[in-house]
Amino acid sequence: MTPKEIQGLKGFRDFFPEEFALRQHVFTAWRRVGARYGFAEYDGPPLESLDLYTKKSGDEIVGQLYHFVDKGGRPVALRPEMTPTFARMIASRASALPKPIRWFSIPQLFRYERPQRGRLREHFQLNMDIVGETDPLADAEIIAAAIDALRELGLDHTHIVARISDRQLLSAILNANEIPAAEHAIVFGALDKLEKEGPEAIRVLLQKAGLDSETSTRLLSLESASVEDLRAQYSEVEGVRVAADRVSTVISYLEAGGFGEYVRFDGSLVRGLAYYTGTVFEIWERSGKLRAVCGGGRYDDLLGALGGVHLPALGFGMGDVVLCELLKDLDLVPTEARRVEDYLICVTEAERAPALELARALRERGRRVTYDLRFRAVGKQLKAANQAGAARAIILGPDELARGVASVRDMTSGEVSERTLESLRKGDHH
RNA sequence: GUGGGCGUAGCUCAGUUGGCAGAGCGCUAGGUUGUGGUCCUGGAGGUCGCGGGUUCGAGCCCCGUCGCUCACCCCA
Repeated sequence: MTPKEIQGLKGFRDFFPEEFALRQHVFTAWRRVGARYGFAEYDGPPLESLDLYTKKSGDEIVGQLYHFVDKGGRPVALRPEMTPTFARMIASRASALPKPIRWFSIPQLFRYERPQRGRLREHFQLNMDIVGETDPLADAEIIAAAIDALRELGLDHTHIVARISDRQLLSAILNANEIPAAEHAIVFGALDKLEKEGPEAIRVLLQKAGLDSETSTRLLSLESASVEDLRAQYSEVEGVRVAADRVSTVISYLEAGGFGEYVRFDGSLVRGLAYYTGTVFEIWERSGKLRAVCGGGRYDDLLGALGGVHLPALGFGMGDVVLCELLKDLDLVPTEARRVEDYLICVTEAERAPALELARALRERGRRVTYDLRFRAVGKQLKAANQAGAARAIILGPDELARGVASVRDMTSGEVSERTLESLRKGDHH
């Protein structure tokens, strides 16, 4: 506010205790799910050689990198995504790691672009990946983990839905409609906007791309078509059959695993990143007001391109910004946990030494203990105890001390009882 | 990169035709010295984003600028 103050950078966040608590809430939920699916956590450096992103990765990212030349003259960049680092790490130990590799990470990622709702210049993202397995069960497993990462935070099938498709399915359908390969990217781009802008706007885009009205109608029907519809419609096209079989296998595994209400086939789904080779999916809040909360898919060629090891892989990224917006909208942010259990109060300064001794004993037992850092009237100390959210106040005065006891006030009920110092120290019958 | 909206206390915001800078919440200190929450009283805290212009006088009008925000582009 004051111009003399140095403000935080645009698009970067300060985490005040309240916000940090939410962040921790999300991270610990993600870690629980990662552990539950047998994934190991890893991390890499937030600063990487610029080459890692410019050489082989998708060109889209490069224009939005935070990059500079370091003091040694090396071009470096803050990581905009985790996959290149992941690929390098996998490649360096590829032959030593038992497959399939199941790893997850919660990196902070950086991108230089204009901030807006649900998108900043920095965010944290849960990345989960499986390497070394082509079976569709791996695809179902990674999608299930993504859904559970959200369920763990209180979201259920009434809030979210996973849209699932297959990159090759859409390619095969475009080929079957005799759309030249050069036009695919444009058509992908148009279909990507379908959810947001509605069929009429997309029809205009498709026809601008040179598609006739019949073909446009067929493509627009993808959004509502079932896998069976497509299999019937393109029964003579092998590419469609193979991809359709794969998608329905993935979905049937998810249904068997109890995720049926969370998943929906959506043939019009397109993921922006070009490196996906098979299953693609996105998880959306049902109303569609926010952007996707999670996206991922299979990228069987990417590790070869980036790291030189030819291993099939798949994974997803789930950002914290949109997710936290969603949790707030749905009132799923937990209230602050009790910070303090015991608040120690001295009636006179003479009780300080025994109070410190008691504090130490209680803290040794893992209790959260605090007290006034300067001597004040008992009323003030109780006020402070209340403000600190203490569960109980332990009052030490000359009278009690002479008898080896303390007055313990339950801050919720207001009830006061006497406890011996010995039992407080040991934590007996509480 | 393009276009809209908004900048007044830590937060949410009032501020009339241009005439002494405000409220609520929060913070803090008291309400006679061994018992919190409620209540009462006081206090701190603002170059009205910044710079220029118009005017006797600008939070208010004009110009510029910076910041925030939403959308587009693109994408996570």
